Amino acid sequence: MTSDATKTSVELPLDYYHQNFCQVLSVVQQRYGDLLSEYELGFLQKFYSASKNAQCLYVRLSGRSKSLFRLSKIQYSEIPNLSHAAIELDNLELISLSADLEIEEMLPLFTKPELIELLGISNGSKFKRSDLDAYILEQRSILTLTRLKNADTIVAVLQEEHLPTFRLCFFGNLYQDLTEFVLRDLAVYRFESYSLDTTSRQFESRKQLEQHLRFYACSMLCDETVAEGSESIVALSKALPTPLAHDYSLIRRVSRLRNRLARDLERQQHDELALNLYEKSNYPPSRERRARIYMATGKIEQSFSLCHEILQAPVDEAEAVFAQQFSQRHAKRHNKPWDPIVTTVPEVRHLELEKDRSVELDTANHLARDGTCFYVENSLFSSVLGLAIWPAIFAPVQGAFSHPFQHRPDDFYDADFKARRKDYIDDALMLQRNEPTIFKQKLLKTYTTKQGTANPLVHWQAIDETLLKKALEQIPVAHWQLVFERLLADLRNNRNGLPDLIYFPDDGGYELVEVKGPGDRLQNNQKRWMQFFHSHGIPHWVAQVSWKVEPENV
DNA sequence: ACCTTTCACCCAACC
DNA sequence: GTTTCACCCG
DNA sequence: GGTTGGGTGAAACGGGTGAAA
Ligand SMILES: [Mn+2]
Ligand SMILES: [Mn+2]
Repeated sequence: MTSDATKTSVELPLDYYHQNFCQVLSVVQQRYGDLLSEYELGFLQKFYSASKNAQCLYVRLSGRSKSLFRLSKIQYSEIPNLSHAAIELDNLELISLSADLEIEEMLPLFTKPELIELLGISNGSKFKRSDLDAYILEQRSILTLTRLKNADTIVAVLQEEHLPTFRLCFFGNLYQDLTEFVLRDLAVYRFESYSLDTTSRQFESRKQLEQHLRFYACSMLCDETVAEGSESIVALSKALPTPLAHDYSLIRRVSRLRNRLARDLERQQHDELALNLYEKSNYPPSRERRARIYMATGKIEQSFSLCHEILQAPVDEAEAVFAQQFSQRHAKRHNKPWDPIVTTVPEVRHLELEKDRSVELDTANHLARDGTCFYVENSLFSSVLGLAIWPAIFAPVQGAFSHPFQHRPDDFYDADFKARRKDYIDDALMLQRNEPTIFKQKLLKTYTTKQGTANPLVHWQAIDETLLKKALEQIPVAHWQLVFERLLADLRNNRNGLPDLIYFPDDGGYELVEVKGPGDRLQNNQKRWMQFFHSHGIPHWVAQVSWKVEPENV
């Protein structure tokens, strides 16, 4: 096996997690020191005043999902004198070795056999774990708590509540954590070595920082709140932060959460409450949902006028398509005048295939009899664009890069992403028009040298050199450029919906094929791409697959 | 790139 | 004994 | 039968381990 070589090729230092943790603290202290609360600053003081050994223990424990541990069960080979370190942390009040705990908190720290032994529960092994816990709690015995406490020293990690603040400041989000460091160092993730913008900050005030923290708190409550019913949902919606006017990313996420909550109010038949909430959201599909609710509840005029409003200033193409089609469909029923728009239906070819793997792969296999076929979905055009405009993606634009673990520049989905990198992008596109051969060489070179490096447009696992070469050879430059323009016009919404397959017939040329199995149909984003292909003469069709019936019927 | 994204698949209601 | 799952790890 | 809306689930680093069933 060669795995031995790959395993040992990257060796992390013994204290890797401590280094990473300190790196985060130090960057945050430097960049955001003025926004930290006295408690967070106090935490830094305490942490730094501990010995390295004790710091390591704290980092280890704070990185785990629970906050309570049994001292005897904690073991890290690189931390000697564990109980010594624990006492040191206890003195600093970074952990507590004498926390006042309830039985409920203690029980999960012991295994089933341990509980049976310690509490002397006869035939306890017949219980399911959850029933055993319930049984012990039911007893309400004073002895239980003391027996458990005597069994082991319990470690309660303190001051952990500050860590999300540090993570948020460092990463700009709460879904990334210290494993980013490890995965990068193990070369599981590769990041471009872009230059960090140290002049601008994502958070300019304590207020803004707390708005983001509050948003995460709300969004974590979302699931259980929805289950509780309409009052809780409305209460949560009122607890949402009001983002600053320029904080577009938070505005968007708060709007999305509003949409989510409003959708659940709809499900619970609270149309009025849902409408109120949708009105406070400026992100699709809030207006679509409102138009649907109006129509469904007989407020015909309001529905039509909202559709009109959407068409005056659609937030995105999907919203416009909805307003047009929804109005068109309902205009007939309500005798309203409406200019119909003729939509073209893509060519459909019917195929009857043997079911083997997936409908896409089976179709690709079928087409490969007279050519070459790749299952690319959204990967091909996006990846080629990403390779072509590599320098644009990682250009040192104001506010684009704030930490080394970004899969994309912070402004990637902003409307002015293209404008702010106009020269880079124009250069790349012009090269493709004027010097297509050099363009191809350069692109293939980027493919090789940047292999695996995170780029929001490049799907490394879905492309290979054979595909790239074939595609660059068979797809005309004009077609590439048309697709690139559409992608760049709305990176968020146009990066999906591309056809499943690209087929290169032996006779030359290429065809984009969307595969549909029995019971499947074109999605809206797929229709929009097909409409686009139609109006620009880009070859495309839909493979409508049905399965050959097996001789022995099921 | 997980606070998600994206797609196929499945079911129900409507004409 | 076996499988499954959540968690932790590098 | 053809349309439409809506809901669900999988899969996103890979491997080891202890607890539960
Ligand atoms: Mn597909
Ligand atoms: Mn398909």
